[in-house]
Amino acid sequence: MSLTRRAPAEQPDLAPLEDKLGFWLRLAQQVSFDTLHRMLGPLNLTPGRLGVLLLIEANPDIRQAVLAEALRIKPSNLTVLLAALEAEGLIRRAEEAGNRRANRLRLTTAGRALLKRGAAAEAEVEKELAEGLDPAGRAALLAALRHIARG
Amino acid sequence: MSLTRRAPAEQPDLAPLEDKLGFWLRLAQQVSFDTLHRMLGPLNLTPGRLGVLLLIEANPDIRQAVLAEALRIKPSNLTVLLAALEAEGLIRRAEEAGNRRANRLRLTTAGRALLKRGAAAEAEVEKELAEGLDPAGRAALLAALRHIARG
DNA sequence: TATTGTTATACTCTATAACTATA
DNA sequence: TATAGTTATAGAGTATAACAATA
Repeated sequence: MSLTRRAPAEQPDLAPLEDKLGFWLRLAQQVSFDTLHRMLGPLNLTPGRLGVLLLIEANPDIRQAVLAEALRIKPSNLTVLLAALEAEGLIRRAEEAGNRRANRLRLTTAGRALLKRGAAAEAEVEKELAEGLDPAGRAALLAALRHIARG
Repeated sequence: MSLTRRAPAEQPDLAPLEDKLGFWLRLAQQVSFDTLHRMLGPLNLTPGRLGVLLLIEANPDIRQAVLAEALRIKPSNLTVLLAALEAEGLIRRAEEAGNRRANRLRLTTAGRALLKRGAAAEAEVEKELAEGLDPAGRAALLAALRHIARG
């Protein structure tokens, strides 16, 4: 054993955080976002942008307010996301027939193509996050998260 | 049944998000932060500030770099948190004997008193988050989150 | 030269309020 | 008056780089 004591190897007592859902939710979510950004970044996608594309594909002609609520983001923030996606030619906003206030959203062909690649990247992320969890464990985790999120 | 069709009750297809760990991690963490801020706010605490107090109490004379790593925040951001906590008389920073670069952290009496109230509030939050989960389910959730966070 | 902490700054995600235009 | 969307702005939380003081 060494008697040198530079870098005293300090291993603090982490007990106060060990059983805190709040702490581990924060860390797990950070890993999730980091992984998503790493895998989606090369496609010029973010978690938010991918969510928009996913839900528009599943809900053609969805309205912005409905989409924002489904994604659990504010309409004002969705506006910014959509403006960029439209400028990049990935989605189209069309006035609703008979109600010129409302916008109906659709993917373009380019949007559909990019979504395909984004969804594949996202599937990799999900695999990476759940690595080491058996299907039952993963399902239980999802159920618990949904319960906490009141979803 | 009514034939009126204002507010068309649109219920979009949420299937693409339903089984995504990334999505539900984000929502659960948001609920966690919201709840923490709601319960800690009246004490002028935040999740980050409470974490600092908790770990200093468990580790008297801990160094900033060690504390930052334990909390998984950057030293530069910890500096800001600590400056405020010290200005409010909740902690003290003392130069390490024999190494005037390093700071050793301690709670003041006021800090200990506030921590007591903060910890109680935090315990309520944990109860609220885990409400409806049996102890085994909560333990499994914690283990899964820790696994994802690689902690 | 390396370590400890600090400062300044920037970026992302989120939230609120005030506004336009339609209805 | 109420609704759909937009704009501007602000606040957390997080990250990086350059720096001062000390070792």
